[in-house]
Amino acid sequence: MAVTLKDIARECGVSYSTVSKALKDSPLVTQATKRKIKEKAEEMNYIPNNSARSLVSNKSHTIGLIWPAVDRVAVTTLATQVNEALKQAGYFMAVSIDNPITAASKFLELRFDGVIVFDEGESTTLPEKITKNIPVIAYGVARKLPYPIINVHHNWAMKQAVDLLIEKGYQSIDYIGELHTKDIRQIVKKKTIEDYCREKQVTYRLIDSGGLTEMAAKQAVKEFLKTETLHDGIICGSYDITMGVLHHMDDLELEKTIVAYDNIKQFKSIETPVYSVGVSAEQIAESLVKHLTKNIEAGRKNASEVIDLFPTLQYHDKK
Amino acid sequence: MAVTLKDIARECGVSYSTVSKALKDSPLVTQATKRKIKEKAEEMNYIPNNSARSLVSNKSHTIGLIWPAVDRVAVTTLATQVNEALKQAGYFMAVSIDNPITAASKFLELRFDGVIVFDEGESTTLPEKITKNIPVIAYGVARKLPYPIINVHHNWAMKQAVDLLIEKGYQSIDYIGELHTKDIRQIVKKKTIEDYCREKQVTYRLIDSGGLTEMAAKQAVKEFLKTETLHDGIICGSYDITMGVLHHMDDLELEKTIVAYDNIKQFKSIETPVYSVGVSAEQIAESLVKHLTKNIEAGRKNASEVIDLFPTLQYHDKK
DNA sequence: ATTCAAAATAACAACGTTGTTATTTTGGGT
DNA sequence: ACCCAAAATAACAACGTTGTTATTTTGAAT
Repeated sequence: MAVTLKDIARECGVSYSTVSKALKDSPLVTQATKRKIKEKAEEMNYIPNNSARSLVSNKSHTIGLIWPAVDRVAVTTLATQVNEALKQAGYFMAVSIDNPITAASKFLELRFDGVIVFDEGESTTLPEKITKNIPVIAYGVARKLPYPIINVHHNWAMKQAVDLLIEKGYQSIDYIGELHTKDIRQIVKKKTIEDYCREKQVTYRLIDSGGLTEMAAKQAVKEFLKTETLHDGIICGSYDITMGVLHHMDDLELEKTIVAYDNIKQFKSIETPVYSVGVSAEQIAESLVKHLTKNIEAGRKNASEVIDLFPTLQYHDKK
Repeated sequence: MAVTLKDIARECGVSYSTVSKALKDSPLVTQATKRKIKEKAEEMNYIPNNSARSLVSNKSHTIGLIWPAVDRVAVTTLATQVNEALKQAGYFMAVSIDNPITAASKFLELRFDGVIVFDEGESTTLPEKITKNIPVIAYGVARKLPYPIINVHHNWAMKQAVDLLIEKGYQSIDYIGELHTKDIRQIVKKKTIEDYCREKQVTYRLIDSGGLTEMAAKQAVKEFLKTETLHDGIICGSYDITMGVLHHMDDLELEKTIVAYDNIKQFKSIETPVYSVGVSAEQIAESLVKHLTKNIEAGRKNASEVIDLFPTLQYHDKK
């Protein structure tokens, strides 16, 4: 059905190997015939057959992204950035929202060049049977895996936040974040606050935002304020939580300092001045793609490795 | 590098064509050898090469989903349902969040069996150059395209809502939804309310929710209530808007009737009794997959066609 | 005009499958 | 023991490419 090299060859009165060379601009073909062939190919709407190419070259120029929890809004931006970074590196990104083993197996059958996993913990671990056969890189929270994982150092981020508040002279800190969750990122943040504040001998309180949405945080803070009052040094677990908290702040309360975890451009448009610590989606994407493509090109086997990404502290003030 | 049929054949001392047949349970191979071959294949961790298969069979058993606006949370559930429905039908779903033309072109090169497009209007139209070569189906709002599109009949849904309120005896209706937007779904809903209320000689007001989120709606209604009061017959543009509106309702206000657009399971857990009109993601997914696979199997050319899905009205009362 | 190297093009094998055709093996009937 | 059909297996062509090798064409030097 589809147009092949042979069809073009017949039309142009040349051999199909010449067409193959012409279309990839080989110096072995004369300019004149190249032009003729390219024109004909365009005219006939030739679409290269990746299966055939892949069969001989062992390359598909396609990377599979395993993203079983599409609904996690937080990583949507990351997915977009990864797509861009991969395109830049000459790869096409195909996403599967299926369960990780099914997805990876199919990627293997399709002979994709590599796999990126949005790691959600145990349930997303890929078996060695698979990872022995294709370069893999994960994005998640540091843990031992038979392939590399990119880890945003939440621990370090929270320490930065605490240090900043201490430096500013606050002796009591309020952490507002999701406390009851299985999401390991949230657990790490909470745990770090506890441990580090104790270490630095700063008093702290953990306030449950009851979720990661603006609505939930707003509601939670409202309840909290009924009986108590917030300290002046505040750490928020995420951008959305920050927004929820800000609903209860008057412009007057300028003596308060808010440090939020995250690194997204939305901070730029907040009216109230805030600090943020986090790694941007762009940096994460770049790191993922860099490491993966490096391994693909080197034909190197997957190896256990945790690659830490260190958050940067920023101050946002619209004035 | 990877294990091939020939490797297995060598190990088993048979020809590779026998291995091929054995692995697909052909009756042409004796039970004993089949077992031996299958065991060996398992042991050697054989992974079929889809490129080779696709080359000879012209089938990849893979469908591409073009989903350029991943962040649109509303369709996330739909994507999950489509994935399930496709799996049921024997296909693997690969998503691209790239721009539609790039995505479709690559799907074509990869020789996928079909394409589903989450249609967002003009910007997502695929050119005939592409659609002549692969079965396509879109999901979006009714419009003329060179391939079929599944349309949820928002128009009909809103009429149902208005009719219900009229039947209940209300003479004035408030519609709370996104009024200033380019999202054609929202525009259709608003327009229908206007036209149909006028036709039925019912007075109505359009209240701008200022967005599709719960927060926005809550805020908007709060503003509105400062100067005016809501009528007893209320139509909400979506589930989230409904949630925003409900924040301002006391359990006392039982004489009010709310009809919300949408069809998602979350309605089941709302405390206040509400009506909903909408088509469930499951139904949409089923319809998309049914039409697409039908066309794939029939080897039929894409044709311009609008397939309407009619919303169902439901009453939700936790008691 | 003839020769010969260089340039251009053609031919071919290979990639890993599938499905068809050809060959070998098996064992029941004599 | 021998023949023959049926059953089992092997061989092979084809799918659409790429890269290597073989052949033809070109045109400059004689």
